[in-house]
Amino acid sequence: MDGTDDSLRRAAETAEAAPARVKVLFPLPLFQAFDYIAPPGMTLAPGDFVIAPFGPRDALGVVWRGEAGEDVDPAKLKTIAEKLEAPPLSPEMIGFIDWVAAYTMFPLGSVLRLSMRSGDALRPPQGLIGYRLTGEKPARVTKARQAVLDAAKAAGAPLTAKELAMRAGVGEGVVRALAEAGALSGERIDPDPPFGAPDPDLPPKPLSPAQRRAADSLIAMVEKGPPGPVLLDGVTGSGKTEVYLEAAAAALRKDPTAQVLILIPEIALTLPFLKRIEERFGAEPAAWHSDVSSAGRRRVFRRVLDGSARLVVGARSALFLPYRNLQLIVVDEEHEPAYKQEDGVIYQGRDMAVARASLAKIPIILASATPSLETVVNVDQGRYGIESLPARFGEAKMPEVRLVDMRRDPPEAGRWLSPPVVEGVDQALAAKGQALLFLNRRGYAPLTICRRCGHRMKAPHSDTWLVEHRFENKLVCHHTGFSMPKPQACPACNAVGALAACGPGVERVAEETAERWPNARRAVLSSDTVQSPSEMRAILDAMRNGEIDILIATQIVAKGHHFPGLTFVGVVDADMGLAGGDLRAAERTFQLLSQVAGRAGREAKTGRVLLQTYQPDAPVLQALAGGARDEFLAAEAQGRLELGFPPYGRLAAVILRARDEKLLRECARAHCEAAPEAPGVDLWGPAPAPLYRLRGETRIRFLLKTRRNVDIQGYLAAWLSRVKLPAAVRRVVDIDPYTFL
DNA sequence: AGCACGCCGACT
DNA sequence: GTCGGCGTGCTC
Repeated sequence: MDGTDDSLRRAAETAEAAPARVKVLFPLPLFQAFDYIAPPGMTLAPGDFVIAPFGPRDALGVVWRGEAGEDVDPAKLKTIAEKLEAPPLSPEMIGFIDWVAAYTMFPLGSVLRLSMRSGDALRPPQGLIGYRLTGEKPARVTKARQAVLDAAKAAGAPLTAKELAMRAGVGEGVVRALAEAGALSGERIDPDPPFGAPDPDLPPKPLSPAQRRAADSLIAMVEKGPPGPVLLDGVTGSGKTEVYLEAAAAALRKDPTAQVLILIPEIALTLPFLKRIEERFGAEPAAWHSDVSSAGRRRVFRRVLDGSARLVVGARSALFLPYRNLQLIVVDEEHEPAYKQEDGVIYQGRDMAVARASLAKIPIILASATPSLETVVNVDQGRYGIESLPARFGEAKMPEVRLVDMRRDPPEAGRWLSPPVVEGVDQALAAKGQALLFLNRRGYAPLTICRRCGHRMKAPHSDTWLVEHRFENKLVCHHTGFSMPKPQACPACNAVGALAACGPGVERVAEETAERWPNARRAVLSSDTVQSPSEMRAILDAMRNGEIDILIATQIVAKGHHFPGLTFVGVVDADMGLAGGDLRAAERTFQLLSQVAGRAGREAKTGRVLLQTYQPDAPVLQALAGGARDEFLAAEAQGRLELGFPPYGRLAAVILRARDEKLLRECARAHCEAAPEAPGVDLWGPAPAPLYRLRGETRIRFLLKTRRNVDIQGYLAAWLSRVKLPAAVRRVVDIDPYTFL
């Protein structure tokens, strides 16, 4: 053997001896991935799921990209324990998680955790046994046994004893007895059956010419590749869903492994909605929302990861499922504030979806009847495309919207419905139509005040008012969940019987309605008066079927429902939401009222809407009454431009919270002193955060406004790194905050 | 997020 | 004297 061979062999040995290092990220609130040694013979690539020793225990993590550097003491390095069989996270997914962490400034591991909610899903239970026919005839065939044999034959695939017994309508014992007799054989089955493949070539519902045009244009976008996000803009009832389902069909048809995601706010994700999608594609979509059981979540997670779930319909967190080959995203009701996640990792689901589509270079469709100002501005500036569905499908017409000036037409003392609204209800009832009275305020009265000393009833350790709930005779805090029986005497001055209910809540309007229309069939719909989703559905069904004459409701009625007999809507307090310093208050009021107005007259009958207001000159109400959406948005946009607010500038909030108020104040002062001066950056605060005291903690907030071209994350990183944060103070950053009050 | 380590109150 | 409360800090 010559020296060259020897040195080659030595080099090979050295290479073998120098163990490969990889980075592993854990789904824990940690900002970085950790370095590990890959054991000999184990090949690891970014995205692989691994088990690794972490501190005193073993943890599930993901091999992350990036070189394991020299900065970690080699003596500390541990060895990866195991590589799981599951398919890896896609490079696209890893890039998206990195991007979201950088944008939101939350720990990378926390963002990974959004994608690993069903972490145990990677190791499904192994013990599940399914039964199939052996073809052997059992010695005795009873009626029950025959039913099981028939069910097994009909099923084709092996089923668990429980499922088989249920389908045959017998006990599980019959199944086991047949297995013992040799007529059925047991085998291990996967507990997570795959989702049926959606068939894009089933015939869609008939489309109107306007729908056809919009659908063809979206299909062309899906086939050619994306020019950028597209807004699908159509009034309530114009048939947006059918249009974007055609785009989904095109994406599924184009690539046999393509996955499509339809995001929709939780409350709009109803069974009928899922049924519509199932009818279009002949297969149940993978549904992802808070009501899905943990077994259901595991099934969706695994089938999205292995690529077999090709059509996913879900609430905002479905954006973080581990797609193999995501090819189209639809964000329905894109204007909904429900897309903003407010606890844990704070993010705007719609914005993250747009970012993801851009990173992955896939098309995205934003659908809405009342698009957000951000989206409208993006369309105006040419960054987003637009498809419009101007007409309502069929014969239904937009309702007539009028304002009631409460200064000129006030209700009687102690009443909340003005004469024009009372008349509107009377007319609707006389014409055998239905009426909706809308008030976005739960409970009986939003404020309880002592007539003698002026004391306002507040929740303990909190600044929130207690709302009277007369049905339960309780005072309730809607933020902390605190509740107490309504006291007889004022806790401040001990005056008996002096506590007075101020302002209307939905229960108080219900009381007035009962007095005015005692013979009408009435129902109240608010999250307090219905105990379960099924109860809510029962009320909505009764309304739809014309079994209710007057429905008194909060915003839970405002979206996604169709009441063919509804001809009159009275909005009790259209000013709500206009007061206060909330940037989006006017916009939200417009959207909410447009949705409510859209309830009336969706069929051939024309609806009437009356908005009770004390500020009939407010642009938002003027625009609503005139149906002038574009004018309203233009005025709002101008106002935001002048103030440098989004979408013309950037906003971020920094919230500090602690139990120790003094420590918190000191910490806030330290933040103030550490804030660097920079051009185009305004820093406001410290101010009491929304819900200053919550669950025994005090909260302080800074608000940062920068010009659009400023790297707001960069500024925040520089600023916050200069403050030593005491362990007892928690700090979160909220990029693009929505709540200001 | 876990989990250990550490420093102060009421118990066998 | 110890058992155990949860504040603080670390995990390759």
